[in-house]
Amino acid sequence: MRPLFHPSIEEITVEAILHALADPVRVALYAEIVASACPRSCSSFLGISEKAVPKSTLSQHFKVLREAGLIHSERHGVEMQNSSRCAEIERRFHGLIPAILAAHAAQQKTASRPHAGRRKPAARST
Amino acid sequence: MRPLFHPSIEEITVEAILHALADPVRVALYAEIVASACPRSCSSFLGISEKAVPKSTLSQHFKVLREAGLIHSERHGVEMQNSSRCAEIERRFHGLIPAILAAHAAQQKTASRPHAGRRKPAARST
DNA sequence: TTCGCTAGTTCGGAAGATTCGAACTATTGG
DNA sequence: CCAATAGTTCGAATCTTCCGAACTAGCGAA
Repeated sequence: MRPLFHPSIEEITVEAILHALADPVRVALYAEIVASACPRSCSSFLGISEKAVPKSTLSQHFKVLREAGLIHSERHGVEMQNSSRCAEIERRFHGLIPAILAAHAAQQKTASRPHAGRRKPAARST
Repeated sequence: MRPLFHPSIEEITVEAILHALADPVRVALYAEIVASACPRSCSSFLGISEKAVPKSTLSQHFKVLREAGLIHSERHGVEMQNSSRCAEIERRFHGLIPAILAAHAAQQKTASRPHAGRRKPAARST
């Protein structure tokens, strides 16, 4: 088990942030962590998606969020405490995270209406 | 040559937008298009990056931007006119695009300083 | 200490996405 | 019709992502 890598604030790139949050499971994870007052363990998210996310996949998702600089993870005993680094990011990329989370929340609202609803960007190839 | 697909405004997802803009070449393309008053052809971007982007790759990048709903492309004679759809997106995802472009611009500034500068998210694995 | 349990990580292969040169299509001018 | 220009599509090499299986680490009980 390698030690956890956290990029310093200057190493964080917009590119990595967007990549990390361009995945439906990861935004959901991140939105939950940001919304939580206290740190959250990984396993508390096993049922985050409609279709259960396997824990190896969840572990990879956390790694992506961590290495993008979005979250801070710390081992506490047997479990992990994940907290958001959004205050730091806010200082460097003002307004980025709130805008993404707001857009995501707005989309969730429309997607839950029965007539609308689209998850995947596109799949036309005929 | 298939007809160009453009998602309707309701079909546009945050996920697809973030994925599209999570690539350094594509944000650069998009930032230029947004900044331009008039539509831009694809070939005007052949030298957008430090290392010249081949036109087949450029074509794919434009396809990604188009299918994410970020740009509108129209054939005019032999060339393509690409314009941004940011007014539409602004209506649906208020503040998202400006925040991303601002963050990107802020990063470009720090990256051009000689001592700082980081392109890739990470490559540690030892 | 050793066993068992819980929480996460790593490995490895299958499936999917990206890149880019070569070959193609479409439009225009001579 | 021919050549030139602007983009697209194909296909193969390469990189990523997903997830089951095997692993490691911490902790409490016997």
